[in-house]
Amino acid sequence: MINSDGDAEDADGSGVKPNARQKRLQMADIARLAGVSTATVSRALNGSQLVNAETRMRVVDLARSLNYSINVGAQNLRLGHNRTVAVVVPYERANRQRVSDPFFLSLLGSLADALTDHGYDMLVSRIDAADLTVAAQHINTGRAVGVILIGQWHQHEQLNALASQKIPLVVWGAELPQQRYVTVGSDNVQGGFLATDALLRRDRRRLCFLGDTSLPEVAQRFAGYVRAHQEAGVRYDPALCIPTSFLAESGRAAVSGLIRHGAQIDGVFACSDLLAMSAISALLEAGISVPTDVAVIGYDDVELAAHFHPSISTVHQPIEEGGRSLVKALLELLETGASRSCTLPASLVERASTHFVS
Amino acid sequence: MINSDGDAEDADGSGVKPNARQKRLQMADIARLAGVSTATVSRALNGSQLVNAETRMRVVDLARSLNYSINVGAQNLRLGHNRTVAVVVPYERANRQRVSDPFFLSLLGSLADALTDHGYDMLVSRIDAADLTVAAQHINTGRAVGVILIGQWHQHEQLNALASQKIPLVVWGAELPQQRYVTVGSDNVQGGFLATDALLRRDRRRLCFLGDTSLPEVAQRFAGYVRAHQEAGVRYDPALCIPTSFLAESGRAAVSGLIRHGAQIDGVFACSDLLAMSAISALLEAGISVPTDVAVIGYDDVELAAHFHPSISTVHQPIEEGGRSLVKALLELLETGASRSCTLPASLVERASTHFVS
DNA sequence: CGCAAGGTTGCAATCGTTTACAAGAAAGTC
DNA sequence: GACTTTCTTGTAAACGATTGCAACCTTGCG
Repeated sequence: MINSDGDAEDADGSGVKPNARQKRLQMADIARLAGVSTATVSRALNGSQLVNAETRMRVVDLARSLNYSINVGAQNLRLGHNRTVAVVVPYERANRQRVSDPFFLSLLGSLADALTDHGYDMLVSRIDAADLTVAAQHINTGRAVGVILIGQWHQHEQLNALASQKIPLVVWGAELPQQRYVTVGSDNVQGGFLATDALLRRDRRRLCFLGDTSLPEVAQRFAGYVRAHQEAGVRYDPALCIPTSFLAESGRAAVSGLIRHGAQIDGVFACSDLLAMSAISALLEAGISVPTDVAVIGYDDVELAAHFHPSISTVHQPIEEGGRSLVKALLELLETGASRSCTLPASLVERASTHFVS
Repeated sequence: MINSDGDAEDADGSGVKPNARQKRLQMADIARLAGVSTATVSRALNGSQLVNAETRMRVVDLARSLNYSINVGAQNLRLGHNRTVAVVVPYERANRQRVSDPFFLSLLGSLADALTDHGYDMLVSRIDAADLTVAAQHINTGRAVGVILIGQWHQHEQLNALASQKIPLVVWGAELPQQRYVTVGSDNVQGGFLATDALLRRDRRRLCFLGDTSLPEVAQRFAGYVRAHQEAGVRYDPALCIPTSFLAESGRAAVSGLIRHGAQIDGVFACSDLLAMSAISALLEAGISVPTDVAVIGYDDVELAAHFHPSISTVHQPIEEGGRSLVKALLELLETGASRSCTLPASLVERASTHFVS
């Protein structure tokens, strides 16, 4: 369908030969055509006051008409910096955890927006959570000037180590004691509290908690869950708190397990909307109605939450603002060498899964 | 050896930059420390046979122990190529269409995997669909060697124009006549046929079609819808084919509209799972049961489809394979200057939204 | 001892920009 | 006319890597 010049060499698929001798236009060409030196072209294109206005216009017009664009690689090399940020998404190899959670993917989208707004490029890569040092390579090789890491998972120590190496690093996740890296995240304790409190207020007393509390963010949500119980003077039942990964499968499994063992529950707090959805599915399949028999609340407020049936009550995490804050923190870190972690407010969104809307 | 600057002149006491200049290790440092020239270091690190085995090992060990990594920018400049692919996600400004559709986000994830496997970096950017020429900038500036575009939307002509400029470009979408660019996509006609046929086989006769047929992929799915009707000897009702964007809101609106106007339907074919979910929501809210009264089938087979309630029958698009194929096509384009469009098979996944599972 | 062959290494040019510095021209000042 | 000042431009040295070429050091051989 499409072709250019022949000259096919071997097809070993392991590297790209610079075969397409499509000689790209460069500054020297513009200089020659405009009858000036490359220095003048460079200055003209950068709008320097050091070139005569008339010359500048001539050069700029010429460049534009030839559709010339500067080679950023060379420019970066000369300038000694670049405008690329690496966004890394760790995955747990053991879990075979692909980036499938809609929340993280949305965050990726909002980062793309925020970085673009600041004139930065976004380099995305997925790395094995067990070895985050790969992330440092992006900095050490000069490919990127900073790193944004989506999801801290279990890697607190590794992250501290990275930060100690002066890698400009901002992480989406929970703020922890003894933390040497910068985090941006929503207020998980408050979020956990709001969710649990909403259930307790509706006179639910036996609340199942779904989430893996070995993860910092989930641990904080659980702290909110506990505090809400305390403030309401209700005892919570540890048997109802089930360690659950962020995979949909495990939410379903946890709830089915509870039902099979005859556990009495009247509410579920799931640590992600994905979990909430699969929990609701499991409940409905078992003939248990939502929210009449069991009220369910999720976390994240992904787009689908509003379109599920029943629509899902959830704790809203400000995704757009999250992306912007991550970028802002990173830029501050780059400019001043320091930045403060920040916690965004979480808010409750009540929909049909916790109460009837007639 | 710790303080390397020794007699470095740093004569530029010109301005007091607030930014402490953290000098990164470079090849010259390794060379000095190893007592050889940078040429030897370069050759050693590249495993050239032109250096003595003992020297090579010494240099490599030194580099590793100092945690040195090469500056890719300089390397790329010298070598005249790089290993970065730009992945662009067009958005329709008019729609305020953010990348929220889970299918596209998943595709992004699988691209990340496939590119990493081939040793390529992935540069992600979102651009206004109305002006795709920005995508060409990634090539013209030398930032990336190729472009993968997710979603062809309405930009057939623009894409042809880009391809004519010799931009190495591969697009996820439908194969069209007069197409000068390379596409990878699933077999939308077959997919549309399978979905519709599944509904017709269950004796559904008045099938609502949800999708915007001005989009090439959707148009092909619609062609499958029409053909399935023809082969079954059933006439379809154009009044039941509602133009619908990929936003969840519009699926809900379309279905509510039909119901309000008293349209008789017993099946829905939605062009994405997101639409299917919001359609189901709208049906259930109106007291119409799924699948008893109305069977619903979606498209994409995103992860959540299996966890919705009822679980959603859908047409599976091979996301992982899609990512791999896109990358394969692009690499072929880069190596040989040509590549063929490819169509992946679509398959039917029947779940609860089209029939009872007792 | 002279010379060729083979193995290692360094010199210096190069990739495409930016920018300090010098140089030339035009204009103003005394 | 000699000098300074102000504009405008070009020369050349970076940025951090790669690599053709030449030089050096061993050996081996006649």
